[in-house]
Amino acid sequence: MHSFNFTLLKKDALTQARLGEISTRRGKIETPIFMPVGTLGTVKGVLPETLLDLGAQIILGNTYHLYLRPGHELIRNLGGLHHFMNWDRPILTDSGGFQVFSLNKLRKIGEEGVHFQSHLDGSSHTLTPEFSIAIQEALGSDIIMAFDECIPYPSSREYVLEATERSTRWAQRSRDAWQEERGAALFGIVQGGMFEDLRRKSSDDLLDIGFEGYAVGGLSLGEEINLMYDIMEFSLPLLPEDRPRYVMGVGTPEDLVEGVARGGDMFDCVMPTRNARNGVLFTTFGKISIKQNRYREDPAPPDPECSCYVCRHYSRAYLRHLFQSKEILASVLNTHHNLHYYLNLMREIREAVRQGKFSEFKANFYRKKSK
RNA sequence: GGAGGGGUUCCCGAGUGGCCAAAGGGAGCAGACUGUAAAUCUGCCGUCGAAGACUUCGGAGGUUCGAAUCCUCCCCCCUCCA
Repeated sequence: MHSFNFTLLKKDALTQARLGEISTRRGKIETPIFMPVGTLGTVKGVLPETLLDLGAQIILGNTYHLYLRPGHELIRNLGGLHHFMNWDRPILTDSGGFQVFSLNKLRKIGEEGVHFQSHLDGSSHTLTPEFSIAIQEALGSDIIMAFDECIPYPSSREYVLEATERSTRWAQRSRDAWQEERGAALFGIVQGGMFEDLRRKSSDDLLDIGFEGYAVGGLSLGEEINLMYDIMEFSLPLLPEDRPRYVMGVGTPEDLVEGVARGGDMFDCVMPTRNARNGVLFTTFGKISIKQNRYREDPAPPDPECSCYVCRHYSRAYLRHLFQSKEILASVLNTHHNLHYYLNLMREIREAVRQGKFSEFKANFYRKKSK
């Protein structure tokens, strides 16, 4: 039962940009795609129905967080994550590998797996590749990520080598634990820090194991932006052309455009949703901080070129007022706009690649930003 | 009329001789945020400025080397009794 498939529809002539389509048991996904992050079984502040309206085709869930609360068994017993949260499109679950990084003070890495102290109540837990896969399968994830370690930056070459090789062993164990017949796809994650040879080694080893798709992990961790672009540029072409390539945790609108130009198909990031809650809106002309005093009496919509619900109905002055007043609707409206911006950006990117005008689109994208 | 309490930097509120341009909170302003420990966090927040200087704690005097802090008078607010 092989319900997962990737079809490469078009390759850009001047860049590495690709147009493709992923088939999953829960429907198709057009690539390049941006996947909103819904860590705890909700994209914060957005109704699933609204996500559909915004054009979201796939969202993320998180193994570590859902395991801790409410528990993967509970979710399985209640019909799986899709039913639980009322989202019937594809869900990709992160394996907990990012929490190895972000909860660095609360965890201990061993060969077997990672020991965590829950950030909720301090209780002890151990995540292994096998357990991470089991949790993701219990959740009913459509795209399961191998359990890895997102390696901090900067790290010594020695440590990156050690961690990358361990992640490769974990990838093999994830592959062994994965039950293909259940219908979910499994992606491997390339590590290797900022070292090209280690990235290459990691890719080669993962290709030997064999996955339905490949991710480039360990990016946007504070490194120079151009270094990140260089690593993407080096790492993405190492991956098979006939499999989706997922750039994990990236990024800003600029990062998405640059990522697509370097061959990325899938992206996810908390930026549009988190920044929305923190008062930052992404627009055609760059980002704006809606809490700034300059918008106090500004009757203009956040982005004059945006057609989203928020921009059609509300002024910057109103959004500033809601934010300053700490109203819940501020988060809702800001998130709505930002997700619209991100998803629309990807829509435009796909259309540009389809028409063979990606470079033109990219130039125009930057021209407007600098206005 | 009598008894008591109090007036502190935008607001609330600590401070009762030097370590005070004055705790803390709020508001305000600015910034950060990239596989979500995040509706979070950081910085600024009397004036000019690099250091430093200058003006502040209801008002006016006074004591003291030194006062938001002690004394005198005045103004205002609150509570209780008549």
